[in-house]
Amino acid sequence: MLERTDGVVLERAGRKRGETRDRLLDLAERAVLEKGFAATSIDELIVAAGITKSGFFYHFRDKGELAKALLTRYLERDEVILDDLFGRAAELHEDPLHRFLIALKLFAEMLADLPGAHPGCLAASYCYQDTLFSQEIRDLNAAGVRAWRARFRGHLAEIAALHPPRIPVDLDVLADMAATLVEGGIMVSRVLRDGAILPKQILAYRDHIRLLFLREH
Amino acid sequence: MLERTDGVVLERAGRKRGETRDRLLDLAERAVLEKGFAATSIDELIVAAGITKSGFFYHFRDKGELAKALLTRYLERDEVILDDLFGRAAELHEDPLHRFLIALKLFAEMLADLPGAHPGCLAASYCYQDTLFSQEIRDLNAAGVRAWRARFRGHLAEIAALHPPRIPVDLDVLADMAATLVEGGIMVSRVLRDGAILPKQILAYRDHIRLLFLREH
DNA sequence: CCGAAACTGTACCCGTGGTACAGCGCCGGC
DNA sequence: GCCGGCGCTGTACCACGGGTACAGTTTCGG
Repeated sequence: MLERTDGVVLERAGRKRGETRDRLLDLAERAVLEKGFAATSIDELIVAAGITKSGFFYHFRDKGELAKALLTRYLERDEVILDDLFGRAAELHEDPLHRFLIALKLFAEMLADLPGAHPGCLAASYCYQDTLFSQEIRDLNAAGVRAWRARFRGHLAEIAALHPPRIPVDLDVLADMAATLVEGGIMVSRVLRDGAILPKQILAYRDHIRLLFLREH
Repeated sequence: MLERTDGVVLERAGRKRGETRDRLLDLAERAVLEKGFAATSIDELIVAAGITKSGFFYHFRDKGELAKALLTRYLERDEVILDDLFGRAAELHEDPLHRFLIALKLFAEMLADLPGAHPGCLAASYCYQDTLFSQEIRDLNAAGVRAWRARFRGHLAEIAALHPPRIPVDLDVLADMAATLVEGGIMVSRVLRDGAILPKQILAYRDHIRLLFLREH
């Protein structure tokens, strides 16, 4: 046990590797989504994490390295979530169109079940402060959006091969429409403080896909 | 002419009234869209405007008042642009559905004709830094998004009355879809540095409207 | 020529990012 | 059982930016 000048007693039972670092990332992610990267001070993070400034700079060379670690972790988790979502949808149906429609429904449900509204998207937050970041980080962000496009385009190509669309359609545009509605939906949800808007927009995208590809009546 | 809080009307003297103030707003808008409000320093604005810090605080009580003036001006201009767009579309066709489709085409053309990509949306930028701003500013932002919803909902209600939709549809969701695709489209365009994405998303929205309401084939 | 609008100049406070570097407790491995 | 390195702490210091305070100056219209 160690007592700081302010009287706070710290436990110092040799912390596990990456434990404090992960706590810093968690705290930073919340703060950045709330008020942006520039307005998130190192000081507030170290107070919340119960460490000193030196401790912060032990884990991250500078604020830019924090930004990079934050985005990398965010994009990795994002991939895992979507893999899981489309994986589960694939177990439920054989046809690519119906798999896609199921995945969109599951996605909308997942977003609707969040307590309160969606906290926001790091990629969008970074996008609106992009001159603050290195080219490397901007490239990382672009790669993330392109991964979304590639994923959705893949599903859409399978669908279009089996179900000719009712009107001519550019599959890249249709793939980007997913990312666009998610990003825009998060923004509109946040501004209006209504968490229901985002899942409804996903379902509107689902309707568009149905109208384009589904042959019925 | 300026009306003071006590009602006295002041006349312009020295430099033309609002000239420097407008220049500060122009510079601030560019900077905020590029790197966010928190990262935009008063210092860079006064250097670019060729005035001193005292000059800045003559025009704005603090940075918050700059933020408010910036957003107010932005939302006002936005209204004018959309009024003009839908006004021109109304001159070209009598049917509300075709007017709407024409307006969306004009909108997409306008966005495609911008040199480079769309510079960004202040409302979205503020949204991702919203704890920095006063409740008043957040309310202003929400009112702006609600104005978009009301405008589009009005057109859609007229359309739905004449052209029953092919599938059941929530007009509020369909109205929000416009704002959502614009905000998301700006974000994706920026991240991928491809100004063509935003207008294509508008046209995808147009396709969705056509599939929903247009009876042909 | 007067008064007010639209500034300038100076001085000062605090918070934040960032640098530099010495030291110290704890744990695993030899 | 001791030793090295990991994961920090402590201290000191710098520049910049937001913000406050307030007196003084220029310019222009009436």
